[in-house]
Amino acid sequence: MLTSDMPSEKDIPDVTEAELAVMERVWSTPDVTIRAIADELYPGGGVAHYTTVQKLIERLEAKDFLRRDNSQMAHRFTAIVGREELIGRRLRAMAEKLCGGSMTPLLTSLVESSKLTAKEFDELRELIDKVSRKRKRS
Amino acid sequence: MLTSDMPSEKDIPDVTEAELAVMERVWSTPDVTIRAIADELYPGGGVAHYTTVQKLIERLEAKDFLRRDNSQMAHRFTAIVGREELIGRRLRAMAEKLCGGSMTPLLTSLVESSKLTAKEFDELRELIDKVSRKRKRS
DNA sequence: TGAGCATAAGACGCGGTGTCTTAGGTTGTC
DNA sequence: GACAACCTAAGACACCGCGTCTTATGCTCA
Repeated sequence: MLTSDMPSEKDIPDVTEAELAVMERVWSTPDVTIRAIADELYPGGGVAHYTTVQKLIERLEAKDFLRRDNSQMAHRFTAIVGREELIGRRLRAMAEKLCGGSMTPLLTSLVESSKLTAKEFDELRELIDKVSRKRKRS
Repeated sequence: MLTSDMPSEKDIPDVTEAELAVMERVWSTPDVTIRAIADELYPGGGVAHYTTVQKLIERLEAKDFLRRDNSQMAHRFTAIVGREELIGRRLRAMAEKLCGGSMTPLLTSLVESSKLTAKEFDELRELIDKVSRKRKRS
C-alpha cells in the first residue's frame, strides 16, 4: 500500500544495471551486434553469457530503448534513447519522488547540502549565466 | 557479473519507496512517534500496519537515517539525513552510474529543463555565491 | 551432412522489499 | 491484583524484479 505506482512515473521506462551496461555498448558502437557486446562484457564467455545479453537486448527493445535491424542474419542494434535522454528521465523521476515534480529543488538542494566541489560550483555558475543569457534573448 | 557493486556507491545508503514515505513524516513532524506515522499512512489500520511502520523505522535507524529517543515508552524519532542530503546522495549516485562520476551532464540537464524564471535564476546565483563564499572561509 | 553461430522462448534462483505473526514488557484503570 | 490497551522486539513470509541459464530451432558454409 505504501508503494504508489502512479502512471506518471510508471509509464516512463528505465533500465536496470545490466541493461545499462548493454546500452553503454550500443551507445559507443554503431550498429553493434550481440556477439560484440557479449565478447566485451563477458570475455571468453560461453553460450549462457551470450543469451544473457540477448535477453537483455530483448527487454530493451520491448521498452523502446533500441531498434533492431534484422536485414542480416546477425542482427544489428541502434540506440533510440540516448544517454542525455536517460539522464533527463531519471532526473524527472527523482523530482517526482522527492520534490513533488519540480526540478528546481534538486538544484537548490544540491547547492545547499554542499555536495558540490569548488570546481563544480564554478561550472554551475557558468552554466546558469549562459542559460539565463540565452533565455533572455528569446 | 554485470552488476557492479563498487564500494563507492554501495556504502552510501539510500531509502526504499516505503521508507521514503516514512521519512516524509519524520521530516515534517518533530519528535514523531510510530503511532502517528502509522495512523497517517494507514488510516484505520490494525496491528500489522503498525508493525510494518515499526520495521521500516528499524531499517532506517540501522542506516542512520534517523535517531531514536527512547526516554519515554513510546519512542520519538528525529531525522538525521534531511531531504537535501538525500537528494545530493541520489544525484551523486546517478552521476556515478551514468556519467563516470561527473556531475556536469546532470547539472546541464537540470538547469536547462528546470524552467527557471529570471528571478529564480538570480536567486540561485545568489545562493551559489553565498555558499561558495562560506566555503572559502573554512 | 555436420559443425558453428545465430535467434527465440521459457524457466530458474536469489535477493530486496513490504507485510504480517508472534511473544513479551509497561502503563493505566477497575 | 487482574485485565485491557498500548508499546517494543524479532523473526518469518510472499511476492517480484532481475540476472542467468537451458533448450529448441534455423541459417550458412566447408
